[in-house]
Amino acid sequence: MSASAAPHAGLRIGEVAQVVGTTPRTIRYYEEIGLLPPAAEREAGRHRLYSERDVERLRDALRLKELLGVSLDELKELLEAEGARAELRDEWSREGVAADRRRDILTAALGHLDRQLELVRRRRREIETLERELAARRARVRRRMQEL
Amino acid sequence: MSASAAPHAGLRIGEVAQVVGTTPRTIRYYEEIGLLPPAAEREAGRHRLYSERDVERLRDALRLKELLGVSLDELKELLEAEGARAELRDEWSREGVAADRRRDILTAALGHLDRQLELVRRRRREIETLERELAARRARVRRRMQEL
DNA sequence: TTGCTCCTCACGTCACGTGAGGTGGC
DNA sequence: TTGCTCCTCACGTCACGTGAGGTGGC
Repeated sequence: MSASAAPHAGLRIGEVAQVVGTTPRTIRYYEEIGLLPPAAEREAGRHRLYSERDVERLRDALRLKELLGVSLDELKELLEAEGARAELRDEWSREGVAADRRRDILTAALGHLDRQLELVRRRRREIETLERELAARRARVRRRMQEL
Repeated sequence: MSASAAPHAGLRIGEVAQVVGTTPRTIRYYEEIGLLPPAAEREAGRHRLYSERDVERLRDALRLKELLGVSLDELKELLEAEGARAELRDEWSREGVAADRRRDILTAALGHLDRQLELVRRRRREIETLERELAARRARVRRRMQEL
């Protein structure tokens, strides 16, 4: 009888690609250009293995890229800020961090989130404008149908 | 003294590119692959000239492409439906169109608008979800700052 | 006539897609 | 051992960017 799901060694690239909705080629390409860290150590030619955290990071990255329509260079910058934020989070959770240092960490995190939020909000407003225009045209067509 | 702005012959490709926020190369490329109609007649080597209507169509096309993140093939399909709708509008405004024909025209227009609206709404919801997640993270960071 | 923008090739680039040929792990 | 997925080149493609060299209209 199998033990209750041993903490599995890691996901293979094909599985990762499927769950995040992309292709292995894309994941390898992102690693190649340094957008993603090189998935764990491995000897040349061996399979890449990914953790659940890797999957989450990739999913977030792809979502930002798709929804904001940024280039991989721009995406890289966004992710690097994200990485810096993760490091700060690690430092945060350690013991003996002075209060003013903690304030600095939070301030940096806030700045980063604000920048991302601004990009996202701008996009949302653009989409909303388009949606309103289409809805208005739809309403005009419907009105004409009533008038028949 | 110059007359009050004679109905100018047309806009050149550089002007068009600037007002819609793209490049001449992109406009020529779209014409080359048949995404846009070949801007008015002209002998080979002569300047392309665009009307205000051309500008509007291009602006709409670029906005759909950017905000929906579709490929040029997908965009082409959306625009062809748009073109069919324009033809129907022309037929609509002519005299002596039977009432049931008019109803068909409006029904087709409605279907086209509904398809576009569905794409746009899905995108808006995705963006809104991302925005809420980011806003929630921001709120947590702010709360921690208060607690210091 | 002088600038400026335009023109048409045509090669370069970004972000992958797609085999080719071969090795690795349930 | 048999499949399957994985691996690394490496060339192809999509959507343009970027000169090169030349012509056209205020």
